[in-house]
Amino acid sequence: MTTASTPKGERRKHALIEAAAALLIEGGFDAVRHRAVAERAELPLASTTYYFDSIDDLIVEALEFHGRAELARGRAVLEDMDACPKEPDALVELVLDQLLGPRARENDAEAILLRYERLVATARRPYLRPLTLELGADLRALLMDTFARSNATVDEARLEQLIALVDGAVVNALIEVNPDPRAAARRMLLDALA
Amino acid sequence: MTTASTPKGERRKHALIEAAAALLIEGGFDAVRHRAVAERAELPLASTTYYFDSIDDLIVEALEFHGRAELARGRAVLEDMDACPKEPDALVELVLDQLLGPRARENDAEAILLRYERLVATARRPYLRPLTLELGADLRALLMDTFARSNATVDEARLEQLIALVDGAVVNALIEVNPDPRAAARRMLLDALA
Amino acid sequence: MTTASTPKGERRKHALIEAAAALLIEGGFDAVRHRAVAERAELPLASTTYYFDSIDDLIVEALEFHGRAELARGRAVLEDMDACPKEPDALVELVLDQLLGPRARENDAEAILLRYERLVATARRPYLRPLTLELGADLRALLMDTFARSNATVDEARLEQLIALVDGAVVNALIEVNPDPRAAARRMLLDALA
Amino acid sequence: MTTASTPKGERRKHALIEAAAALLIEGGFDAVRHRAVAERAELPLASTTYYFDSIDDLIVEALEFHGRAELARGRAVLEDMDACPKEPDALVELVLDQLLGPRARENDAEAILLRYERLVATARRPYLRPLTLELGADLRALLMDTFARSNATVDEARLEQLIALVDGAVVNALIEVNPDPRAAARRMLLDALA
DNA sequence: GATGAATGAGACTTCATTCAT
DNA sequence: GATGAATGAAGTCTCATTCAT
Repeated sequence: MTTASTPKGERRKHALIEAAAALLIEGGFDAVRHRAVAERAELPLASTTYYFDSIDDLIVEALEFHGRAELARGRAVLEDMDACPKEPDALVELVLDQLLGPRARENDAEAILLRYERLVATARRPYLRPLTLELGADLRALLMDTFARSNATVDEARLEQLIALVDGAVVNALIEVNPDPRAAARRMLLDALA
Repeated sequence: MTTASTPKGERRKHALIEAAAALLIEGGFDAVRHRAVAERAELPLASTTYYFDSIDDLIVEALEFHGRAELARGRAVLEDMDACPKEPDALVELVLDQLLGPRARENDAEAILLRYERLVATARRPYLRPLTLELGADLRALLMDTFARSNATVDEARLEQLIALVDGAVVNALIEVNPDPRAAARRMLLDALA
Repeated sequence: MTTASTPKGERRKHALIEAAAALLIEGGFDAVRHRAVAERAELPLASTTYYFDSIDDLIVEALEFHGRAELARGRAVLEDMDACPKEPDALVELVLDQLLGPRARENDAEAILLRYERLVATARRPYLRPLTLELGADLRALLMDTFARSNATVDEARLEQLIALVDGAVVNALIEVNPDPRAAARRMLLDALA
Repeated sequence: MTTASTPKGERRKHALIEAAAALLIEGGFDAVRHRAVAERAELPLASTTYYFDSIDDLIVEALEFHGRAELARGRAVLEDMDACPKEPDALVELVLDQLLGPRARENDAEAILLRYERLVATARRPYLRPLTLELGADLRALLMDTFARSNATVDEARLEQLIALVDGAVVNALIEVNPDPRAAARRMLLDALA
């Protein structure tokens, strides 16, 4: 293992992960290069190969960091509520927060994109599968919890349907000139939950 | 000019496009390199820059070739039918043929993947947008035709919903160990059309 | 010989030469490429190798065309005059017209540059020597004529001195941000002829 | 960082600069290629891009190295003298040493050429301007010093005149079959200083 | 005579990774 | 433990020139 165990090592490794995640959001997988990550983290170039076995390893960790952070944000939105919304409109916004990230509220297509790039990339990169499956499971658990608290009757099949609706809407919205994937997904969900 | 005009030139250019499309299917965007395309087409390396202004130009043409071929195959399936299916089961298979390609019948995840890679890639590569929008419009027209012939009442909003359902199901199925995206999409469609 | 002898051939060859000369002025030696010349002349790419043995051959002919045209312009200025200037100021302008080209009057550094690029390039390219020597001799003859008509006593050595003064001034002026080589040369000449 | 900081790194970087300078002298700007420089320095090809941001950057550094070395040689000639020459003949040789380099004594046109190639090249390559202006200023300072020590009364305008005389003579001498630019410049200077 | 087609050679540059210190 | 230095492999692209038609 080349993994650091000192507090300082942990801190630097994390700085690299955050830098990689930022690059991932801004430029996709192709933007994650040793040099770019090191420069963004203001750390030496070689630190990127010192703390990570390969560039793919770094990408995986950055994706995990980003994915868990999004999940945490989604969960936080839920926990911060006094009572769970019972009317469709508010429930839909909550579910969108959890599926696309609360940051997607201000129509930030970039913030949404990475989830779909990860999903599609996993098809060709088996080493992404464990992470993508786990994040998917966690997301589903969160959504189930959300629906339960909102007194909405949603079983697993229904959940998959709602997720498919959102993901399909987003993937098709992403190609527009001024994409508003959240609006597209909202329409689908409102219709389905009506 | 870098465009071929003689029959032989056309043939060579097309050989390069086919080679690039094959690489696209097998290895995604990253697999399309001048060298790889030329070797696969058994043509000189420089022919790739002679017939195409840039590697991105070649990718676009390969994507267009693949997309139109898929569309043609989907349309062919429709035209080859004596009568359009009226029962949901058969109609669903037909729609899946058109959305995922008839080749996807034998659970060939690779053949399905490229459509989603193209969709997601378009978000970061504006030069793909015209093609992706056009292929999307053609696909929608084909599906509308199909539903009409099957006496199914499907307006535009409903069509978008069905497409989202399929695309979302596929994108989420693609990450499994033994992915069967067509089965996942089938389930969604059957449920929705029931 | 691949030289054309038909009128049409002559015309096309000349169009290529003019195109090459224009590129030479605009971008220097490096700007003269087969493709660039052909496109500028609106002629087929292969016509550049058909009418010229090599790119260097084309450059030589373009330089000759440009050099002779400049000389002709310089001579024309002289011939167009009713009487030759006797006062230094006007004489200097006339000499500058002949050494730098009348077009250099409006401080067009680009129009002046090519003469010096040719001079310096000749040091490394022996095939340019005959042309450069010949153009130099013609220029000197023209200047001698000019001084004679102006009743200025200028022998060969004195002429070389005046030419050196101008060329040296220009070469050193060319590197400024807003070069005004003609002004620099004018100063030198006025001083020397005073 | 692409800049070397260790002694060994400095040494390698310098070896590349020297190799590039040698190529510059032997073959001009066009001779400076990554491959040629690396081979001449007996270093790996990639070292040329490791130590320099671009080939132009390498050219600039090589020109600077060469220009400063010439200046240093010119200054050394001055400092090595017991007393500064008072008679024109010796003074002219000294000035020629400083303008053309002492190596130009043995009629080595190649050693002189680069200064004029740099001057003329600067007209089309703005990134050379800072260097060319600086070397020009240093050269003028050195010449002023030289004239002062020789008790010759030379103000700025007069200095420019003498420089122009030399540079113009050289540029016109360079095109001869057996060029002797130093002799041509000498004649001009002797005449002017007489 | 003309030219569209074609290509070998080589240019510049990027990058993941290795390794000595 | 850390990292500056280094490089082999490979990428994209340009271009003068050849040649079959």
